[in-house]
Formats: sequence, C-alpha cells, structure tokens
Amino acid sequence: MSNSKLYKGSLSTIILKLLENGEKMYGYEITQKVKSITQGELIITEGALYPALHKLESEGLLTVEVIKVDNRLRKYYKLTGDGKKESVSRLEELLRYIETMQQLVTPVNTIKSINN
Amino acid sequence: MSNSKLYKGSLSTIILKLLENGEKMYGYEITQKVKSITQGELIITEGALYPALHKLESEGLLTVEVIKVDNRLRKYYKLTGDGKKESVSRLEELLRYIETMQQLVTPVNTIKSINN
DNA sequence: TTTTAATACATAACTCACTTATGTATAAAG
DNA sequence: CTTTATACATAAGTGAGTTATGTATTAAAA
Repeated sequence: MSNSKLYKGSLSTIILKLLENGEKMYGYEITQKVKSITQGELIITEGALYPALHKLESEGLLTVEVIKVDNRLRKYYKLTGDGKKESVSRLEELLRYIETMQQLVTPVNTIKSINN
Repeated sequence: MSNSKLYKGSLSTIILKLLENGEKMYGYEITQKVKSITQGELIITEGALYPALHKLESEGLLTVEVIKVDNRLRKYYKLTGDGKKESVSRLEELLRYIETMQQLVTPVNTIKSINN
C-alpha cells in the first residue's frame, strides 16, 4: 500500500467511500479503481485488501454477493445501513485529520512573535 | 495519540516539523505545543513520544542536549543536517498523502457518467 | 498536611493494520 | 508454452502505536 506509512489506517475509509454511492464492487475492481483515481500513487496490495474486506464484513458494514463471471469468481461488496453511517463518520474523521495536520505543518501565523 | 487510527505514521513528521525552525524543544514541551496548536484535538502520549524521539536520534535526525531546569531534567532536541532534509521530504510526503486522499474522497467530477 | 495534578523522563507488554510471501485457479497475450 | 492479468485467500513477520507502570520533583487542592 505505497511506501508511505501515512496510508496505514486509511484503507477501510477508502473502501467505504468507494462504495458510498450504492454501487457494488469486487475486490480486484477496488484495487484498480484506486490505482486509476490516484494515477498510480496508491497501490493497494491483496494482502491488505482482502483481510480488510473480510473485517468490514464481519463488522456488519458490508454484505457480499458471490457471482461467477467468465468462469471466474467475483465477490461483490456493498454497504449495509450501518456501513453507510460508518462511511460518513469515517469521512468526517479523515477531514478532521487533514485539518489538524494542516494546522501543524502550515501554521496560520507566520509571524513567530505572535505564536510564542 | 487520539482515537483516530489515521494519526499512526505521522508522529515523526510532526516532531520534525516542530523543530524545523531551528529552535530546540524537549519532549514534554512538544506534547503541550501539539495540544495547543490543535486545540486539544491531538494528544501525544508519552508511550508514543519518547520512543519516537529516541528513534529519530538513533537515525541521526536529532541531537540531544540534557539540561537541568528547576532541579528537573529536560532533554532538548534539535534537527541535524540530515534531520532538516528529512523534515522537508516528510512534509512533501504528507502533502502528497493529503492530495491523494482528497482525490479519493472528493472526486473531481461529480457527474458519474464521465467517471465510468 | 496529605493527596492530587502537573512537570519530565522511561520502558515493557500488547495490539493490529499493514507487508511480504505464498498458494490456488482461469483467461488472454507473447 | 510461458508470462501477464484477473480474482480470490492466508500465514508469518514488522513496527508504530496503546496501555500500564515506574521514578522523581514541584505546585495546587483537599
């Protein structure tokens, strides 16, 4: 999942967000979608993705539907009611994280004497 | 370090950034500074902070200077040359992370037909 | 005045989201 | 016929955190 340690903790948020519009997606599709949206910046590894999907399912945030396409298995996931709620709160959490980090790295006051 | 898992991985970036202006800081001071800048949103625990400082030091990014103030020990840290460089690249990494996450959660095109 | 809170450091055991590696199976491309 | 892409899975290991605990001094509160 990309060399940067910063992505640790954001995978479930990403998955929930991608499913937020109600469309169902399968695992491999998610990896490709993320890769294309981020222009190759974020590569989700299978070792991270599948356990994450299983966990979200076990938490009752996703439901699965197994479908055979071209003689190949696909596990389509979509949000449950709880998943929809959780998606919203995870998004808020991410935005709050970004705001907080921006406060830390790009201080509002550039004049030092005011900050001390 | 706050209930959100998203902060995992960003502590060293925060420490390096706080020291970027060349001023030396001691551990406890860092926790208080972060708390005040983020208005209580980010609380850095000692169990996270001190090992992080030790690691940055062992990596040659920080140097220590022990000073006794009011009969109490303080370990003042400041950036080395390498630390200064690393600080810059960690900052870039954080900004790239934020950009990437924003691409994922706030898609540029709101018109679905364009995205598919 | 004794206890609590704040200051200031430290570390050991544990958690858990990831990485790395490996495995199965089908289809398409070279 | 071997490699690449599609599509799933899991087991072992890593490492940055949490939680808990410890030491020591000083100020405030009970």
